[in-house]
Amino acid sequence: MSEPSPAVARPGFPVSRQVLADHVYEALLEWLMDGRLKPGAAVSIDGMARELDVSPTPVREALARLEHTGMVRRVALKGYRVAPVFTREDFAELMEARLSIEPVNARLACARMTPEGLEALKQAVEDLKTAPRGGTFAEYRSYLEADERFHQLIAAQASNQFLLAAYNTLGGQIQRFRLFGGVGITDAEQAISEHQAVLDAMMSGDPEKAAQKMVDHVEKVRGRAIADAPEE
Amino acid sequence: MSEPSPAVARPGFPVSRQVLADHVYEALLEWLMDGRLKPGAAVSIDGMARELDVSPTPVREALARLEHTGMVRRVALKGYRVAPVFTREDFAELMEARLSIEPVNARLACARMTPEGLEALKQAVEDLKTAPRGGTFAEYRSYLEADERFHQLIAAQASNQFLLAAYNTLGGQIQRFRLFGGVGITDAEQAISEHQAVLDAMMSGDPEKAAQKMVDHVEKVRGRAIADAPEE
DNA sequence: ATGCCCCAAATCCTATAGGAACGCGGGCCA
DNA sequence: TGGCCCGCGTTCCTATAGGATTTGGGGCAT
Repeated sequence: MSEPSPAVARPGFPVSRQVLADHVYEALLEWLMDGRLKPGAAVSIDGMARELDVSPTPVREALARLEHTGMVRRVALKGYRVAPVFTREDFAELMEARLSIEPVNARLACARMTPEGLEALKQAVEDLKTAPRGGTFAEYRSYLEADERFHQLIAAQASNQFLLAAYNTLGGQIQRFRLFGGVGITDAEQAISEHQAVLDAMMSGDPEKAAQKMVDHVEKVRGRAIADAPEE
Repeated sequence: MSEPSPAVARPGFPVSRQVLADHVYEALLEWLMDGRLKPGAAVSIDGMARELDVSPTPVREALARLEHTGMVRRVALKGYRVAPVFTREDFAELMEARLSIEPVNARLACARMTPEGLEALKQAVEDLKTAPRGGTFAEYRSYLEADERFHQLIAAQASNQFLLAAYNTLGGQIQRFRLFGGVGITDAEQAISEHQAVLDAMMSGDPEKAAQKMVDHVEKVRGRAIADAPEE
């Protein structure tokens, strides 16, 4: 609004020309994750356009992509809304889906592990251990990112583009639940040791053991979340 | 181009106002399935807009959604292209993914089957048996639709929105492979009996048996496709 | 007081215009 | 004859404008 050329690409940047829609996508994703866009809230197209200081067209494209991830929902010709809060049933379904997919990924990833992949997994677990775990979002954000990265890496190491795509349809929801369903990080020590167990199984080269440890982890996550019982 | 109001909604239609982007999405999907848009071909945005007699904006939105299904790919700022033909490795990965997901769906669907769902499954198998199976696409199209519907119904009956979403990321690819990877319908009799076996297991109410029959089916599909060995 | 109607603001949706970059072919020069 | 440069067309990308519809509120009649 105030600046004369707000949407112009920064001249000094290397190659990331254009991609205005991509930037909008990233911004909306971050706002969704931050909680700045709360579940159930309306996401007006040109409202977001004004806020981000771009025209509605890139916003429309970004929302069309975002819709397919389940983060926002489109209501015919009434606009977009942020997906509602997870119910207890939603959570149960999500964990059931994770139990169906992630152990398979772990088994395959273990069998097809590369040195680079293993190194990245070690780094993710290390980041989990060293990440700050304060009470505000900004503080435990890196913890959540390391958590998500660990599972994402396993899915990638399974070397199956379709399983990776299938996992990614869950990944965003998992991340979203971590933010809105949970109450901060209350189980870091246990979660870290479970992740470590999965990693150990990976390093030992036993796919069945890796799968079993992953089952353990997801089931215990489910148990702890039900114990916390955030809301309904 | 020639008509004065080309994009106007047909006045007599019941309620399907707007949704121009949805129509574009359906049209592009159909063209992709028909083979009118061949793998590897470029999909120009305003080319499609001219062809469909709409403005580029709805085409852009439809392509953004389509990208997330894997049917088309976006190359930064070079436009969209139809996804390349399946390689043998792609096929192996797709079948591996199906083997990871579909038996789980079958097990859950069996346990949670509703009378309506069972009726729909019976109808799908019936459609499979009665569908024409000629050599042209138009002739075996209804056969393919019934096949896809059978698997889709099982995923839906599993009553897990996330597993359904995960399956749907595969469903389009499966359908696409049926068209471009195969050579018409050469295994109808065997495929029908395998589907019937899954259905029988569902009706008997034995989830483990249903899952096993689904494993059988997918593995045999894989075996027959490898035997056909379309190309590389 | 309550219900109905009309108007206005906001919103979605599509079309059109213009700016920038990439690819390609022809012409020019060594 | 071969290589280089330049101009043209195509395409993507964003902004702006206008038409159509829904939503909310105020005023009026009963």
